Amino acid sequence: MPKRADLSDTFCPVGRSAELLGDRAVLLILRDLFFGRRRFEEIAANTGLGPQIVSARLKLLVEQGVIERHAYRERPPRYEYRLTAKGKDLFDVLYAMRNWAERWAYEEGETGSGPAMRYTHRACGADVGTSTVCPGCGEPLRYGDLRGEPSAALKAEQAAKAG
Amino acid sequence: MPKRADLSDTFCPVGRSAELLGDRAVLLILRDLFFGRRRFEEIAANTGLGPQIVSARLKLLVEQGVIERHAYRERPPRYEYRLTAKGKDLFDVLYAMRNWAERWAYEEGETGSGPAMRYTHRACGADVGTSTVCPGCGEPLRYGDLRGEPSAALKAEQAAKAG
DNA sequence: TCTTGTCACTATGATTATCATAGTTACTAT
DNA sequence: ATAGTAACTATGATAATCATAGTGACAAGA
Repeated sequence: MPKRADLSDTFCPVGRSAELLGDRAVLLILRDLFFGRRRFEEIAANTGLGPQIVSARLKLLVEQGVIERHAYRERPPRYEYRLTAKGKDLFDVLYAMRNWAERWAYEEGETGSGPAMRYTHRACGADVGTSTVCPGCGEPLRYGDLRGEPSAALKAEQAAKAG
Repeated sequence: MPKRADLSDTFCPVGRSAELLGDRAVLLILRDLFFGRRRFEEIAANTGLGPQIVSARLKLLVEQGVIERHAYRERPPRYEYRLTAKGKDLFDVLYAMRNWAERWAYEEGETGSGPAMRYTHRACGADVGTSTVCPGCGEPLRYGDLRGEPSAALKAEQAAKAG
């Protein structure tokens, strides 16, 4: 295919976001970063992406200021990747994607009785379901406010990938 | 490249969403549908996508139950595309993308003085800024609650594309 | 009637991103 | 000396993408 279209100069904000987020690999890597995975091999294993794609996307995300590369050991040099403020602010997007999928992307009973991933509000303990505002205390939900508990099926899948 | 990886059977909800949304063309088409553009040529012109991609993605979105194809004229046969409930429920995702871009994806003053796209809450008239809950009345923002006004720059860009 | 125009697409060909797999570098540990 | 760990880079086959041109079915004007 020819070089993919450049959307970084459009004035439409959804277009600008799509330039970065309209890419499966980017979304999967961001998901992993939000889940606390910071290392190359860990991300590659869990996403199932090949190392050259992980490499290319991490480089892109660093360029875009969404993540930062930190040396966590000097010899031999080893690096990990952390979300910046700009990256953490993508929480709403990923959380909205999660909410939509929980509502529409599973067959009845596919994940057992509950959601694929259950979130509770740290502040008040309420199960937030798939809402953007806590049904318990009414607060808008933000990065860090939630505690996630994967369903048995999801837990098993992740364990299998971590090998 | 080999066939792109299939994420539709993962138990991770972000993965399932990424299967559909991790694609620039899909995001741009959805954006246009949310803006009220329903016709093939209109969408092709505004997104800048080639007709075969528009065609393929509209077919995919119909298959996924996100949009519906309606004949709006019999002879000659002409069709338009409308968001279903499942499609309209993607509003939060696109709106979160817009919010993030407004906060991070523009240079200082690039869009004039305000945002690239200004939204006001129909119910109370308040400018919602980039929040998920109306700063005027406190209500969570949902599909249909907002009135959008593009900046001069965005308006000009869209007019140029409509040609 | 002949030509032009509209609109929703389909067809073709060159280009390039993607995946799978294997290899590299630079160490540490046994 | 050999094996292991971790962060990558290199290679090659394949398929998705873009640009462009073309099609079919009709309407409207000259």
